Amino acid sequence: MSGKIPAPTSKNSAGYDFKSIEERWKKLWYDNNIYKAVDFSPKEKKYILAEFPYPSGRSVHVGHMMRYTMPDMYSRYLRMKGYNVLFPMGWDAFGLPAENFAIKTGTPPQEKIAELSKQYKQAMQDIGYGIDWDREINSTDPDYYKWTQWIFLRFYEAGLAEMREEPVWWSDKMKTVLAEEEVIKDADGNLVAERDGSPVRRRKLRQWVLKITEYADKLLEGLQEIDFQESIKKAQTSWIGRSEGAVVKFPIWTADGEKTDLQVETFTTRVDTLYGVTFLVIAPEHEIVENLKGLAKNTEQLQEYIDKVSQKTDLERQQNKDKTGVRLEGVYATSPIDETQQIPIFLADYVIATYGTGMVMGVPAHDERDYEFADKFGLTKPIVIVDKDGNKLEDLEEYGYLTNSKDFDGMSSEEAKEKITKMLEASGMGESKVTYKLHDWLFSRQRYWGEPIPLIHRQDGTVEAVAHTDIVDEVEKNLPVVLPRVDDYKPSEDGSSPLERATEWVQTVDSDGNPAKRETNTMPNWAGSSWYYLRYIDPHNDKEFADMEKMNYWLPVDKYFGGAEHTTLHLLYSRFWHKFLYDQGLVPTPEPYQWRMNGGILLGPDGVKMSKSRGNVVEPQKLLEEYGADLVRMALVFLGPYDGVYPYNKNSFDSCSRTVSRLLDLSEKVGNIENADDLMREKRIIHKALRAITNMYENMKMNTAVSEIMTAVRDLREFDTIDPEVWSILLRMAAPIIPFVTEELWQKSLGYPEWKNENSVHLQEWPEVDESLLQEDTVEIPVQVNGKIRGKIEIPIDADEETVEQLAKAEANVARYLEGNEIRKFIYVPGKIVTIVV
RNA sequence: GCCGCGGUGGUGGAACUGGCAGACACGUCGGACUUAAAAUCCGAUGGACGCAAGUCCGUGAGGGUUCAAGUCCCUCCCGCGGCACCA
Repeated sequence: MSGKIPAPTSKNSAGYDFKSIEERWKKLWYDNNIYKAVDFSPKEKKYILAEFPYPSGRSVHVGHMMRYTMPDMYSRYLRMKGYNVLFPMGWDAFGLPAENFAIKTGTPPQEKIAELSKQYKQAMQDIGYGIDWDREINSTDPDYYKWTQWIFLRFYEAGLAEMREEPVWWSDKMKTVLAEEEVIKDADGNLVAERDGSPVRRRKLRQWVLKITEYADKLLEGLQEIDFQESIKKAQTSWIGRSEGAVVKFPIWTADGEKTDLQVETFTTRVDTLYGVTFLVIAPEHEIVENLKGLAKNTEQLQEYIDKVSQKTDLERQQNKDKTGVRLEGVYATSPIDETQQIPIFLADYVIATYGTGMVMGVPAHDERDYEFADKFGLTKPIVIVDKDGNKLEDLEEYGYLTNSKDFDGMSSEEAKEKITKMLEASGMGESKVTYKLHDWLFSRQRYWGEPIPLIHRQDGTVEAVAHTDIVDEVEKNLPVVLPRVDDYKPSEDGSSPLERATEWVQTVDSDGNPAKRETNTMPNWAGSSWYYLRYIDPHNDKEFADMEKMNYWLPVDKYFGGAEHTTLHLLYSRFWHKFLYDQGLVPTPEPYQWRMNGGILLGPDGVKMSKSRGNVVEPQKLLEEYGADLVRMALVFLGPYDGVYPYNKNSFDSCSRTVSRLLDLSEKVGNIENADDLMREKRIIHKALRAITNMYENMKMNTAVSEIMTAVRDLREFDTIDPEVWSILLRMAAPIIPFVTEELWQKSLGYPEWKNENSVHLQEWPEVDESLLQEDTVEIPVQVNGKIRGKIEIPIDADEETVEQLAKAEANVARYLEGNEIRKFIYVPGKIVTIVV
């Protein structure tokens, strides 16, 4: 070969022409839609869902492949297992990348998305995903977002969508508002937008919110019914942040001893510590401060503090947790249970305006923060909770028994909570209450590329829906509210939407025929993805978002795969939408997803997160070019478990190449075996592998499934002839992982007949394990003496304990350790192990 | 600080309900084929001692339960993810 230039070839490292093989079968599979999901099939259904991608960039990246390949293999397995499988795909295409591209180039996002989604679909077909493309959806298609808008109107009609003027997170770079969940802390601790890392600040704007807080309890309770990873349940639970407590009101008095109408309304989870209150704290941003600061004698000083706090960045506030505050001089409060007791009031920024009531009762002896504050301001710290012997508690926030609490002395914290709350309720000075950390969902964006919010602003300042969702004619006529084409996609400096400039579109008429203006804000990126799994069920329905009978058949989603970053965003939002729709009688199940697993991350070859700037990005297109789809699929899942975080490693490709190449060698040897012994051994090999691999597919452990294939192929190599039935099992069990090569070999074994769907290896029945072949007559088990393995014995599989004991004692090395000792205990775990204690 | 997940050979990772730790690979070493190399094939490969049979040690550290612990319990260390002055 020296000196010769090799002829151009599309052979890969496994030595076969993958391109022609892949082209041939790909075309037949998708032209004939062999992966069709059949509505109402008598077969049992399985709905396998992987989060639909946002088509940005040129094509799928390796992260997508990590996310979709395993679920594809799993659904292929289920299909062969005899299930009616729905494994759909679509495009979550509203949002910033297409819009930014539009701003830069003037290309309408509609066109860009059409182009990109085509490329993505092509790439997914190239990789060989078993998707029913008749159910492809696109969240930016008006036929799709018509129903996103329709559902929004349901929320609106139910009073769960509301317009509010409120301080919101704003990104100057993106010129849009962001939901609480979309703001994160970067490496330096600065608050930034999750999407692009741009800095954010608070700004007051008129915004639409969806009242997800009204579903807080339902979202929490629902978690108990579904199989999500524990980490996901915990994350959602702490995000919702439910805490039970009580509101306690403290009347406010002026310096002259006059009682005002104002009250410091605190929220506490420790109402049992009420007798330990020595001060009250109000968040400086709280609106009541406007009314209060005038009453105090130190108005100026208070204002100074308020100003200082408002200038503090959130970063400073988080980093510097030293307690600061100012007392409202002259003003004081009294205890709701004892008006003779005067309590000072402070403004302090350790209290958060947006949580609870924005005011707290300071109980320095039993709350760490209050303790620090009291320390700083020289306040007393009366102990009101002690242990049952009346001693001081080690942990100051622990529960115990009351002391210094008048009638309640000696009562347990739990009991006192109840009794004190009752007493407060009786006097109208308090009540039990539940609060949440969860905020309502900020649902409007000042951007072009999103679903228009289907509302109209009337001349009188009121708002109306473009259609009543229960009147079919209105819905038909008025939905969707289609995004108008505009010339300029740039957001406006003043925080209004670019749609504001589409004046013709904005002008409309209300239901009375009077001129009105359309709402120009659009929905956030999360809207379309909050219900897309419903649309896959009935993607072409133009009368409803999905047919109830079909939903009844397919729901809930059996397995849902996606990214960990969606735990408190998409996964919570869509559960909220679903629960709302359920309450409206529009979907048949209380939860959308029965089971969820978050995917891991593939790091660069250097073990660091892939990034363009680091130059450690693995390009799937290049991998496909070099190795072909089968090897890429196999090698990627062989790297490690689905939810793991590990580096890309070329080794995996080398070993998978070798295995596929050996598989091809085996295919040359298929024929009838004369030697009955060999046949039996082959059968044993394949059924043992089959049993293992079935279990691994079942548990979605594709990395070990690959190793089973490797082992089976290796073990079969020693035979000159491979039995056709053994071969058939091998191909079928490898088919979900390497669909192209196995199809090629399967069709070859059939003599390449004319294509028929039912001849595809992917629609064959999953082979049954023949357990009788795997029954061994004897088994080798270890013998322990005092916990250490001292020998191994061969025993008949059904040997009784006595026989085993004889054999064990007879083993030479074991005997050495038994010599001169009395056997105190003999344990035989059948078929597993023998333990002797001396 | 709180919550969750994890820590296993030189490396990626296996190990179902406690029952032979290190499957399957990569790498390394040795061998076969070759003029040579690549590819391919065969063998060895946790550490220590030993010619060997075998012995001792070994799943982040320390304790415990058990005939038996990577797996269960307690304390601690480290890494990753989430939350964080949330009353």
